[in-house]
Amino acid sequence: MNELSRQATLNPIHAPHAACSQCNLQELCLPVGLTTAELSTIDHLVSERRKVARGDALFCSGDHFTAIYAVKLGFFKTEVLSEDGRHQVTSFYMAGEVLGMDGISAETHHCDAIALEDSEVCLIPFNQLESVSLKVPTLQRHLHRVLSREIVRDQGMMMMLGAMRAEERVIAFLLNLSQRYIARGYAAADFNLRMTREEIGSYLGLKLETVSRAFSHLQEEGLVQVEKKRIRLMDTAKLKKLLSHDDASR
Amino acid sequence: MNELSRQATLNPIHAPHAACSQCNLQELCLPVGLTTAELSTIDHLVSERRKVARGDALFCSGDHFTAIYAVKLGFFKTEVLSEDGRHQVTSFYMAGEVLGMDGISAETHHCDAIALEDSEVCLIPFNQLESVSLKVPTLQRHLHRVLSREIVRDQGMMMMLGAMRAEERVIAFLLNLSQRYIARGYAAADFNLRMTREEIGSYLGLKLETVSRAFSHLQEEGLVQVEKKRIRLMDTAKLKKLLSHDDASR
DNA sequence: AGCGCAGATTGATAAAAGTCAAAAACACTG
DNA sequence: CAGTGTTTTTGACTTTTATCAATCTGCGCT
Repeated sequence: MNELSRQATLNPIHAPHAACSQCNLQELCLPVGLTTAELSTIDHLVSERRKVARGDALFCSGDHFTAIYAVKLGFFKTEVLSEDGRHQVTSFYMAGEVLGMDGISAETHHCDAIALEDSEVCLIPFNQLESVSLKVPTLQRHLHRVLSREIVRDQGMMMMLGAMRAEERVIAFLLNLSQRYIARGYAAADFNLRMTREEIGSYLGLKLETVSRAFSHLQEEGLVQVEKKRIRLMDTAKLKKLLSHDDASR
Repeated sequence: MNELSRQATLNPIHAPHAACSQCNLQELCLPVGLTTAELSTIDHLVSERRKVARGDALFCSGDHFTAIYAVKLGFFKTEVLSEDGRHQVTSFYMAGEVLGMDGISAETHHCDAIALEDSEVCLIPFNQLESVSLKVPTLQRHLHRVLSREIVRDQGMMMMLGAMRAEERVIAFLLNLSQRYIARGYAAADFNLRMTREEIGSYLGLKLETVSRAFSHLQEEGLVQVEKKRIRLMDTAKLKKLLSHDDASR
């Protein structure tokens, strides 16, 4: 499938170096809620931006871990692969989200991060982040929160994979995307998917056909409009209800 | 099911206060690989031990987060519950493992932690841990590793839930337990399960009957001996092979 | 000791999702 | 702008797992 994805050719962007203190993603990204003074400390930390072309890898499983990355622009997926050929999409990341934290534990990445569209990330060298954290307690705390948020998120995901049926997973996926678009100030109910049905399926533990059928069915019910990658949620309330009180048996 | 589980009646153990520097779980727990000097700093940090009786909760979803916990003795499960009745076991923790880190992000726990046998934990107040981390960079680094390890672990779990069939999940579960017992110096291939079939099923995204059938089938194949809660792995190599190169389709 | 009950096993059957296949829609390339 | 390969949809059929139900086991309790 994606075996073409070569390592991103290094593309540092030197010129404007848009500082964290100027960035409109501030309140979604690592430096949530720092004071102006603290922010300027971070400006030195986030030294480099990097472009990643669609299909290219930001990092690969086995790569030595040196930095975490804040998505400035674009869209990523991460996938893990076990010794055998099996692989699974574990997350999608959009602008303002931070990825690469799986690498901290063993100083080696445990998944591949692939750009699903031409993207740009801010590179945060982890050693430096740790040393600055020692001097800026607020930053340390934020780092811990970001790490913990990832844990909570993964647990929600496990819940979904273990306890929901196919159509529910698809609904949960769409509502989650919608939520995240809202946080970025985009339309809540009308967006374009950046990933294929196969990638959605992999993420949700389903086959692409099952995802497709779920979309078709939700459309028949008038709950969403699906037109290839364009998704419109027609009745968010009802969708939420389908999620929350469906038979609760499993 | 477990609605009986009341909050653990607080049971601080004041008397001997076995220090981290004396603890035989050191190299499994938070302070992995600290120097003697650093260890003694931590001895002050881990101020309190607490007993949790079988069936009691160490913490509950919604509880205010104040500390993370190192299991000194015993066995825990954590489970998340969504708004509707659905709940799912997200992890099991044995001696030397650290739990509660889900609470950092929002200063509120997102799951229940229930003791599966009479247990004892070391309580590590998180505020203090953070301040000491500011002074002991090695500790900061370890904390980050522990957090990241949890992320990696969860991703492996997502992989399992999304990409493996029932019997494979059960095999992976048993091999994982075995691994962890080895790390603690116990017999690799002969152990007692601390949880019910239902809890295993919940963890693996399966029904208890399916777990039971998987056990029976593996026994027929001569790969494991199952006698209620007693498990003996008869052919670890073959079990591993079943995991690794099974059809790899999904 | 005997009772009651939670936990486990097993079987028969139903439901959900996967597999295989074909065709349509689309996107990218030369 | 034609042509090729990828992505999506849909249908028919199979496999896997859940569901329902009956029975068995062993443990804790009085």
